[in-house]
Amino acid sequence: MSTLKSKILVVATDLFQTRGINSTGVDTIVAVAGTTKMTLYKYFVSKENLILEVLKKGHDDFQGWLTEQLNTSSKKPSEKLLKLFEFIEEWVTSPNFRGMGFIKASAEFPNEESPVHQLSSEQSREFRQYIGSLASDANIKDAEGLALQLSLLFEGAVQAEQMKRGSGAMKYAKKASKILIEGALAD
Amino acid sequence: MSTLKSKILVVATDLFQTRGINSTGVDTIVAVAGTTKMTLYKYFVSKENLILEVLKKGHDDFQGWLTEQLNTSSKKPSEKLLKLFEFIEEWVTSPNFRGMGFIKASAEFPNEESPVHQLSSEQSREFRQYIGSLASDANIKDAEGLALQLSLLFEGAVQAEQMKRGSGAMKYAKKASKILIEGALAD
DNA sequence: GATTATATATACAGAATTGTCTATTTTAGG
DNA sequence: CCTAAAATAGACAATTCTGTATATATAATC
Repeated sequence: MSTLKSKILVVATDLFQTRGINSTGVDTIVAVAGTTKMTLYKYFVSKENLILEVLKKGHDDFQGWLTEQLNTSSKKPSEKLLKLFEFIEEWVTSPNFRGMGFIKASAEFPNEESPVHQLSSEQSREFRQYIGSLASDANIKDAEGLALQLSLLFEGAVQAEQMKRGSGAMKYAKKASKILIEGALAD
Repeated sequence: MSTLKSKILVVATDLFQTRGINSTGVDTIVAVAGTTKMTLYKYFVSKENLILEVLKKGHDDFQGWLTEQLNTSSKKPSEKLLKLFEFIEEWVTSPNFRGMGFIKASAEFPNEESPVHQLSSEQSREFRQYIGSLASDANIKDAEGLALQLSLLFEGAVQAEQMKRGSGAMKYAKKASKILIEGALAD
């Protein structure tokens, strides 16, 4: 991938998160990225296309990072599950955390027919499915139910942290996840 | 309050939720409300002012409704707490549910200095405090902690339902809340 | 060094945005 | 009925938005 394209993606990701997607014009993006609109429209056919690529990259980066952390941390499925929120906390409390792309995007594009909304919705589902596979590997009976509960905690905590940095929400989300996971393991 | 002002508030609430705040122009609002811009700007000094009033009304309506439901349903604090998510589910799954104002608003106005963001943040805090007072009345030791956990579940479930109607998230949020509340009561 | 792809600079069309101004019409109250 | 307030109609300024066109400059490649 061209370094300019990559630069535009990085800058757009940051601006979308800190100023909002609809409030960020392509003029601002190219100015901060140190390039021009002609170049942006060479790599992205439209602003919507740029938004979609930003979302994809953000999600892939996060999923890739999380999967690797969990895989290297433990082999035992139930332990992976219990460590899930440890890593999520690390991610959320890191200084360069700016929020979860698909959560904000779905709020800015509420129309279910919008491609941006659809991608957000799909990413949310993918994340839940990943947790579900962890729960399934740990032989939890209602793996999908637990996955949904944990993803609610996750999305709620991210939402809380987006609303107020340093809210400490993750600490309690972690505790809650432990209670829910241990309960499900005992079933 | 003038019926026209009220009508504008109702229409704006709906449009903001279904199309997004920044994507909804005042022209659209007045057209749907069947009035004119002059009238809108007579009652609201600016679009931002309208957004703030929409948020206030939405929050007051919800809080008022929830408080009344809980007060008439039960006198015992611990039972109130346990019924909390029953009513929230009722609210979320009602056909005219369009999402929680402050959740979407905080996503569209991520800048912490924005008045809209600040109001959203405050409303989120108020809601959590209300749950905290219920937990406190039920003699729960770490009432604030439980309140935070329950509000995470709440915000996560609303987020999930905003992303995909009929997700069934509330059903599992309710189960999770029961586990967390009973655990906290036993402490 | 000449050629070719890549990026820049800049202007601009066309639409949409918020907010205002003036003039007219409708509605209510005495 | 007549007056005063409330609402409408519609144009319009000023800005901002996405996306494009054209011409110039910078790199890299043969």
